[in-house]
Amino acid sequence: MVRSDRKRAVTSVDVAAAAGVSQATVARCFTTPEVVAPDTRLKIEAAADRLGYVPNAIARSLKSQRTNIVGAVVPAVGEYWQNVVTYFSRRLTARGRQLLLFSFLDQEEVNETLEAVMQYRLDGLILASATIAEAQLARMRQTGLSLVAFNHPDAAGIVPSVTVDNEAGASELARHLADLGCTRVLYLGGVAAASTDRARFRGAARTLASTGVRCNYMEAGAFTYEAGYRAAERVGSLDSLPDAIMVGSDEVAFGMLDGLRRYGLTAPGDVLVTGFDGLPQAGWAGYDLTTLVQPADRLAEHAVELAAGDTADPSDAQPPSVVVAGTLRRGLTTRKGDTEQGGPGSLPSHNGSTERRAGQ
Amino acid sequence: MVRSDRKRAVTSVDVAAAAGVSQATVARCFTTPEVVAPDTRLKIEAAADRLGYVPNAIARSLKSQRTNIVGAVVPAVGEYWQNVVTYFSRRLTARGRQLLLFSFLDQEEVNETLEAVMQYRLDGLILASATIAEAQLARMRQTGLSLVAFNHPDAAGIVPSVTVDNEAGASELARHLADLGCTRVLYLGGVAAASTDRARFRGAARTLASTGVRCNYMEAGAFTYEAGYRAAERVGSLDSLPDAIMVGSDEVAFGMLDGLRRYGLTAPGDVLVTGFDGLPQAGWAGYDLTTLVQPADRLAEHAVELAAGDTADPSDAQPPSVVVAGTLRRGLTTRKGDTEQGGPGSLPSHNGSTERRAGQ
DNA sequence: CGATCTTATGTATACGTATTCATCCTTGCA
DNA sequence: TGCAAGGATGAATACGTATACATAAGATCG
Repeated sequence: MVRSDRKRAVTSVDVAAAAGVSQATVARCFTTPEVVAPDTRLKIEAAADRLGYVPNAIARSLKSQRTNIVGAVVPAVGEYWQNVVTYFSRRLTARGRQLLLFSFLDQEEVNETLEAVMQYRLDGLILASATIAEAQLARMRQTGLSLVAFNHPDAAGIVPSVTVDNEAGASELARHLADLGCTRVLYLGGVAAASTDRARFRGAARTLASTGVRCNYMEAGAFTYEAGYRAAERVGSLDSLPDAIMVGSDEVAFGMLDGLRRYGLTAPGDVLVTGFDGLPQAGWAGYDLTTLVQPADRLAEHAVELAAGDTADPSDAQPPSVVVAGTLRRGLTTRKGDTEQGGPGSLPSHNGSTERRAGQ
Repeated sequence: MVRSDRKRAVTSVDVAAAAGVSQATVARCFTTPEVVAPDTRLKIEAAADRLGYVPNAIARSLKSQRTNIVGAVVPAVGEYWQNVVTYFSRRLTARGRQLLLFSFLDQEEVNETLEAVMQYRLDGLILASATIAEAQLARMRQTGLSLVAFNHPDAAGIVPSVTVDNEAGASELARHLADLGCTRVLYLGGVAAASTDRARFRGAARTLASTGVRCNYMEAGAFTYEAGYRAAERVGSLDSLPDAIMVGSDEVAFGMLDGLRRYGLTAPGDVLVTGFDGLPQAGWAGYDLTTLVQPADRLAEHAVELAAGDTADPSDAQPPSVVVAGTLRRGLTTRKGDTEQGGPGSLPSHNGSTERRAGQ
């Protein structure tokens, strides 16, 4: 048997030969079809089809200096980020772009990874919640790729940035609690060093202070369920329970709710609880959490626009900084009057929005 | 001011000139450093550093015919898939590969997307739960990229495949229920047309039948929380409640648990409930679901190995088909003896495994 | 000490496409 | 009829790198 295994790939030259035209015309036929004569186009398309020709995006990118690929550097864990990645992917696909994804566990991985990323000459790069050395940032901008900081308020001013209005969102939650008559509020942050965490606490403390309410800060140690669950122990052993616990993220809030139950404490009966992010699970009847919903799709759209938009002008003096407002979701966990969760007949959720979802 | 904005990118030729060597030696210095003399290497590295040289992976790929990029086509929604994507990313990064991600909502998008994907000459492609036309599959294999079907048992035999042992897993869950004395079991599938769904039901029904237990099938309509929540209505309006409900996926099971609560029904008091997948949330105290844990990291590792492994031999007569066994997680939802969920002092979870998690 | 082998480097080319420039043909208009 | 303008196509080149081949200089060995 002849070893014809390694059949050379079909190129535009082959198609040109088969169609009786030049390679240049074949190339035009796939990039700017309007400049090639209709009958010629048909001939070429027929030949391409017959030979099974697939344009080579690598070669195209090399020549045109555009890869049509946008990268995203995203934390490897956390429900919130998994959500956001999905939106990135969808938005980019809608624009005919591809998504190169990097998950990182530790910040140190980021810098290594970035070295590898830079070799791919991406059109844009979305940095989600990652701390990059400023020197490296500068180096990256020089290469002409458009950087976007996602959910990393600190980066605004240095790099184009997209983020939800953390401070205003926390403020809105705080006002909601104040309206319900809370006078002693505990803020449970994830990681105090995170800029989002600080912004949220700032918004909460400011608004509460303006109504004469004191707001203490406690750190969970991570933005995870487990951290919230463990933090509940510390809350449970406090001398006196606060009226409300504002938690810095939904996932931590879930852990807090479950953790509190170990001590026989439930929301909203014994203490009010709020979250932040607006994860899909916040709408699940099991939690039905009051939270600030981040418009994840809109945030992703903005990030993609900045990273892959055709208005690429990296020489902008003022890096555009997009801040989008979130919306308050009033759930069971701050509903005064109810005492016990999940009683028979208590109709939760029905959050109205009809979400399309695909099969597994 | 001089418009020196568009500074040409620095190439290996520039580095060669600066270091006083040929371009070929610079290239060798970055691909096979061991063949270049130590002092020469130092000169080159110094020059590259000084000029800020970054190798161009696009050009490299064009010449070497390897992109070092592996693609993954994954459903856009579902907690399970978001999890799996994270593992793909991590495993690939560990191997020095990049991940090109495609999320799809509808199966139709897949075929369009695939056209675009094929242009990028990926080294491998992981098809997660997507139904591809066989003709297209064949065309894709011809191009020399290694395809892997992930969690799509039907594809085994046609394409290298990686999947959890759905049938054995469901069987194990069924035996667990039988051991607890269940005699009337309802199986709530997601989408009856899905091959995973059928395999799981088959495993459950077979094992239950062998112990003389009848197992009815009900379809939720989607692998989503909402579908499970709505299915609970149908369960609640049954003439008589089954002893146990085997749900085809954790996410659907969460919806079922929350939905049942509307009717004052809880697990394990009124009915036992099991899931499938082993999502992180199954371990959360709020649900503490009995389920079959898919070894997602191991599955991802196998998929990556097949898609990006250096043992690329696409001419294999027998496409390797990896089936990995899951492990049973016994949660509160099948714990006989307990009547009410979340009572004070009931210590849930403690699932032992110490998971590392990063900050937000 | 010359012949052979090894090692390090330079030369030249190819990867597959986009694009500039030139060329040819068609058409419109005076 | 002649000439300019426009439209379609071909020829040639460049994108930045990897690699086969050739070559020069040491190293090894009889």
